[in-house]
Amino acid sequence: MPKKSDETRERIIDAALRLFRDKGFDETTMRDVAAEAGLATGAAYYYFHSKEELVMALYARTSDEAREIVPAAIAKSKDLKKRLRAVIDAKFEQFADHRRLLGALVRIGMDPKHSLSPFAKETEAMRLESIGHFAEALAGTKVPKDLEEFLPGLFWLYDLGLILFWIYDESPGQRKTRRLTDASLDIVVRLIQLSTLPLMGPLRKRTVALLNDLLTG
Amino acid sequence: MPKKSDETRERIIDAALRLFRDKGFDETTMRDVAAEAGLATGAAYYYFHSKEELVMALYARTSDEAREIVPAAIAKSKDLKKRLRAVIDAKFEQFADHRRLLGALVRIGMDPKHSLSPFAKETEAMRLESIGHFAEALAGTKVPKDLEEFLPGLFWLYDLGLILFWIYDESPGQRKTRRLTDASLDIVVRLIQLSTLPLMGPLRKRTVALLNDLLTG
DNA sequence: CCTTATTTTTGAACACGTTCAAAAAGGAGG
DNA sequence: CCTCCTTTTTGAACGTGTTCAAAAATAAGG
Repeated sequence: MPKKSDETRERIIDAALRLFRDKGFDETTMRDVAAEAGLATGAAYYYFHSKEELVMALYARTSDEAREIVPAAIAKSKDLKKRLRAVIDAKFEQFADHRRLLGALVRIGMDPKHSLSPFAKETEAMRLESIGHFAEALAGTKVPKDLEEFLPGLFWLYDLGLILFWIYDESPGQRKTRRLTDASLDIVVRLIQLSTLPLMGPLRKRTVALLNDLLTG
Repeated sequence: MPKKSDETRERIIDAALRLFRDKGFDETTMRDVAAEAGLATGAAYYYFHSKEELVMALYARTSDEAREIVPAAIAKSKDLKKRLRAVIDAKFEQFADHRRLLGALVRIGMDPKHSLSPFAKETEAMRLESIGHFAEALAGTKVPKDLEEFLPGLFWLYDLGLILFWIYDESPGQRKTRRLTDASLDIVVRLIQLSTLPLMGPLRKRTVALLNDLLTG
């Protein structure tokens, strides 16, 4: 029994994403979106509080999709780098059709107070799920105990950085992002391996202390 | 011979910064700014192309100021960490009164195509000057040859990250940012020292290769 | 069915960034 | 002082995100 209102909601999202993709976010007006969905201007605001929230609807959709796709992709390999790569690539592929659109989220996305920020309370569920994917990719890898609890979150942050780079990467086929991902992931994985060496002890301790400090208070 | 129009320009900037500081960026309208400067609404647009450009005017002012302040602050010590800290602290102090205001720049600041982005062609002069300050702080420090040319730019990026954190840091007196700066700078400096070890050779080579790759093509 | 409460839809109105044609002010040359 | 040109100022108008009171559609109870 799909409620009528849910249908309308979906119709608005579809209309919006279609227009955003074809004309761009800034060039699409809320009047356009409502008209495309066969509604009056104000109707869209009954379902979404803002224009950006329509972009967040896309984000939420991909989050649902990821729940199915990502675990399977991770399980294909036992190699850490490949497992992490699977998580990262899944996101890229999901957003591929809407790369530029995400720029609209970036505009507000830095402010943790804003409800649509990736750091906001309101987006915590999606955030934890993404972090969980990285935790799953890391499962079974030998890692210094004290660093262990922070790694999934750090990888999530790292992925966020890659996506940010990607959004503004205008090289053909975004091949710069591909190269950045390849090389940086290699470096990061090596760093983790090196971090077990006694020589790295002090550095690791300081890093862990900093993370603890920032996250607790 | 201060031209009349230059005076008006300054009057508008002063009015804007005063209002931005007292009421906030979003809460201040261009009509407010023009009125405060004793002008009609449209006049401000004769001098500035957008509301954000007024914030950039602040940025430009501090950039001029930094040219005087920073070199002196650096020269006070021969210790790398202290020298870097001087550059970083100078920026924090300069922006102290307008911390929240910079959030307005962040909203557009990620898009390298946008003329007000820290990565844009239009802001290259200011960017190179900031990078130069870090180069000066690094002068005289023993550093792996292949890494040398990239370090100033990397520190500039690192500083940008600290400032981003600071903008949204609502802890009392922004003490979290203080702690992040202390600890992360310590870590970074240690990393640079460690990077000379033979063990770190491969890691360093890969990092340098990545940077070369991204910057050239 | 009719009445009443709830959900959904409407379209006008508002605020604000921005644009622009026209007016005013300023300046240079005579 | 007048003329012509440039710089500056004006304020109305436009577009767009958003709000809101009122209307319409829907649901619930009798």
